[in-house]
Amino acid sequence: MTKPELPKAYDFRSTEPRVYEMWERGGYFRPSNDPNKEGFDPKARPFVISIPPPNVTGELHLGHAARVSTEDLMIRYHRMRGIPTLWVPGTDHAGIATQLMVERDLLKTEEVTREELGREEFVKRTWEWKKKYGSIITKQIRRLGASPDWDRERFTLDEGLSHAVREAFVRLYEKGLIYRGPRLINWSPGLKTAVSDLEVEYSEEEATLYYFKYMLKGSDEFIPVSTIRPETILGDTAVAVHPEDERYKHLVGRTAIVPMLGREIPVIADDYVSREFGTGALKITPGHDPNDYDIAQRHHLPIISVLDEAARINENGGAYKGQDRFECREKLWADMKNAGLVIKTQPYTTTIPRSQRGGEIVEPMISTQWFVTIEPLAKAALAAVKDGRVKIIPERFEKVYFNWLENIRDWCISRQLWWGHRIPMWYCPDGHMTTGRLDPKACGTCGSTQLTQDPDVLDTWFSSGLWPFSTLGWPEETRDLAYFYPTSVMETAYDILFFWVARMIMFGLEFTGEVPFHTVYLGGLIRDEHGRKMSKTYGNVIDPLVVMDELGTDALRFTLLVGSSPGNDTNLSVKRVEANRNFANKMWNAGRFVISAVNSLPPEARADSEYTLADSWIWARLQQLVRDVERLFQSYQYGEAGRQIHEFFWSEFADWYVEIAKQQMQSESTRGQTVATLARVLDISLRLLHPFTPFVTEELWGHLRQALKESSLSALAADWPEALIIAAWPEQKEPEGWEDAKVADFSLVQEIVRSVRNLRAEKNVPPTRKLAASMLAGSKTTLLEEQSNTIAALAGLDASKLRVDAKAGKPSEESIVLVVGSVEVYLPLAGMVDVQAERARFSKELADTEAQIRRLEQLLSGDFASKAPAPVVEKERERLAALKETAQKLNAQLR
RNA sequence: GGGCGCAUAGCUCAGUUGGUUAGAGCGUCUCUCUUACACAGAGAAGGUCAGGGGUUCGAGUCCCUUUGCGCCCACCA
Repeated sequence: MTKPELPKAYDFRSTEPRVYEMWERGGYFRPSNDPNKEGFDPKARPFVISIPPPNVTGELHLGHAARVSTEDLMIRYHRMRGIPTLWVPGTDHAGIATQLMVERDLLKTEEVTREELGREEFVKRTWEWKKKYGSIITKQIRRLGASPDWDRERFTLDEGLSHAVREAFVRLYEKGLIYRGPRLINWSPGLKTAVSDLEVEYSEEEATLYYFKYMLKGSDEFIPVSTIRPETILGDTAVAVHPEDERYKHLVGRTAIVPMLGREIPVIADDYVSREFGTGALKITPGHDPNDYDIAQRHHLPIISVLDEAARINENGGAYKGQDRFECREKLWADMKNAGLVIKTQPYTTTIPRSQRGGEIVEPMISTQWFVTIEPLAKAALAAVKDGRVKIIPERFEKVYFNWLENIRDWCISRQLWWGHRIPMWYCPDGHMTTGRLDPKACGTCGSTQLTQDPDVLDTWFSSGLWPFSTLGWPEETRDLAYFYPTSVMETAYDILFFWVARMIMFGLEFTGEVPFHTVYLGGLIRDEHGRKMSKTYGNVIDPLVVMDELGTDALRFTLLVGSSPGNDTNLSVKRVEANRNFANKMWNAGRFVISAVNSLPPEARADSEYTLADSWIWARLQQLVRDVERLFQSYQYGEAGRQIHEFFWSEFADWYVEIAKQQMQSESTRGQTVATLARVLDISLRLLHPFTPFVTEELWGHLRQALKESSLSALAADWPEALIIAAWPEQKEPEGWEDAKVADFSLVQEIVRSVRNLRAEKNVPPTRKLAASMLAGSKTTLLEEQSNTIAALAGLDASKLRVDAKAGKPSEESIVLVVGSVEVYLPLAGMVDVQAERARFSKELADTEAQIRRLEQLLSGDFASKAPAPVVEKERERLAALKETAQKLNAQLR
């Protein structure tokens, strides 16, 4: 029977889509225990992740790829462990981002602004946009090999989630935790909306500090004052000095004159003012500065707003009305200069608040907005982490979380946008407010039917905050909610700890009475190979789609998952992805070798012989690996786990065991057992690797399974399911007694092989030249006799001329001698022996060995022997004994 | 002004209950197209684990400190 040959190089391009389709068709992404289906077992605890929903109109970037890879790894691992697993996918409507994108497109294609289009039409167009482009991101997530339950995909603006948002708002409002009122908020003049504190970013910038005179009424006296924003002078309602300041103390209570406007304002005393800074006097602009606002509250000062929604001067700015804030800054300053009010200007570095989205300078402004009273929510969220109901990994972020929640301020949730959840509040002509779970028909206070809904929408994060439970059906008491909530792990990047994670915990506790997840796993950011942030202006952006096209998804995933640790940023270079593409190819070829070994097995072959040394060794190593991987997974150290599997597969299985297997397969007596071992080790390796590199492992495993089923070793695959994605995770087995001895014996074989190879390289002996050799092996004689074929094959020796003796003299001919532990290897290399060089080599080795002996003897004679644990001491004693033996052999050679 | 992280081979990074000879990938040098793989194999060079101090029989790992980078939070005009 001829079997189709597998291609020499792993063809990820054809494999990935085919395998993904197979998974989806097989329904493997759906939870194995579904509360909506027959046979549901409510006692089987599920493992649940809600995906951090990407922007519905977004394009996949490496951040997504890192998140999705990590989550998929967790999901696949738990699924393989037989745990009912649910990963809820979905997208976020991303208010500002999406609205801006559609606005930009409308302007470009139709030369129309959203205002010209009108609200209703604009929202309609945005929905059309969403329908057209909204599936791009989810398709890209599929390309990453993600295995969420697509049947449960949600969108933050879909009907169910809108229902949840409405419920949440109404509940908070009824509880008195949502209020509306004029407050000083951060205003984005470019976007013409309020933004929350979190959406403001501060950057160190060069600015100018303007010094000027605040003239006092009815005199030539003045108070010198400085400001960074002269245009806010127009809104000043006081000049403040420190109450103890001798320079100005006597002026408190006098009246100052606002430059150019002539408005009269008081001079007040407040100890907020720092005597040391600037002139020691402070202008108070409560309408455009948070500190001044607080001072104004204390002193009952009027609040004057001088800017309109586009940050132009409004009617309170007198002659400057209509000017842009920066234009006014110049003009006003020029006018003040002419009026003799200017003292000086000086360059000044300060932190400038900018809009996270638009980048323009944000203005503090008085504006009527909706707020969430955050303190009670924050307290509960704080407690949940403090008492361990929610665990944050890495732990250090708990401190950051505490610090933020302890100093949190009310959350401004209204946005002057059109794309989002409209605030469910209606006003009658008399200004009464009415809300409800259903749209009200009449005013709840006066019965008026002339209701208009609040034009604002809610902050996008308001709906994202409900994500872990709204996606499961909340506020309805669905079966999904009952079974899958609270979720297990929230996996996301640390940069949205406040934006999202903290708010989910607050909302989860408030609305469901439970934490939304037990564990928060915070990953790092992806940077370029030198640790720089990726940005289009630098031109250092790596597009994950391009990387997947060129090197394969598994290579990208393995790179993102291995070589970094939780909470730390990852520097990604294409070089590393290439190396991992090579690893996928390594798996492919090692797998191909095993599969062809299975395929060419004669029908009568049985795996009934004793394990050889190499068989035992690879098993011992594999069992050790399984245990280590399990331990590492339990502590979220996926990167280290991946590294160890990589090392095992490549450096031990492929480099050593496969090579030895080639020898063992030549003897009919060991052939069956060797092929069986190859197949079983490959099987377990593929299972361990599957969460990291799902495609190549699934593909190979399918071929392996097929081959085994058709071979005389079909029993090995008897209980394998139809796909690796649902195959059982390898179990840890307790170490068996023989392992250590076998591993040590095998190490000796490796050492001998390495020494010979080393010598061959040094002496430039061509690989084709098989050398004769004899080994003086002492107590290792039996072992080495058994291993002589293996050693010969791996070291390039002539097996028929390889002698192993317990004790014998040197061979008569001229030889090179290698001392490997207690074994001497003689290689007759007539004509190539340089007596001087050989002696030098021995001398050096002897010196090294003796140095180690001295060090160990010193160690063992000190407190170490009595204070260190017995096994550690024993190990060193054994090493010392071995070293002494080696030294003795070397000495003999030098005589 | 607070808080946190990082500093290990030329480059990018692993190294989590402290165990004595510190690893990987890439890069460099030598050899080899050996019937799984040249996206490979074999071999080699390369590190006072930022500096200092301490705890310990033993420190890359724990504690203190200095220096240099990075990040987060914060209302000084």
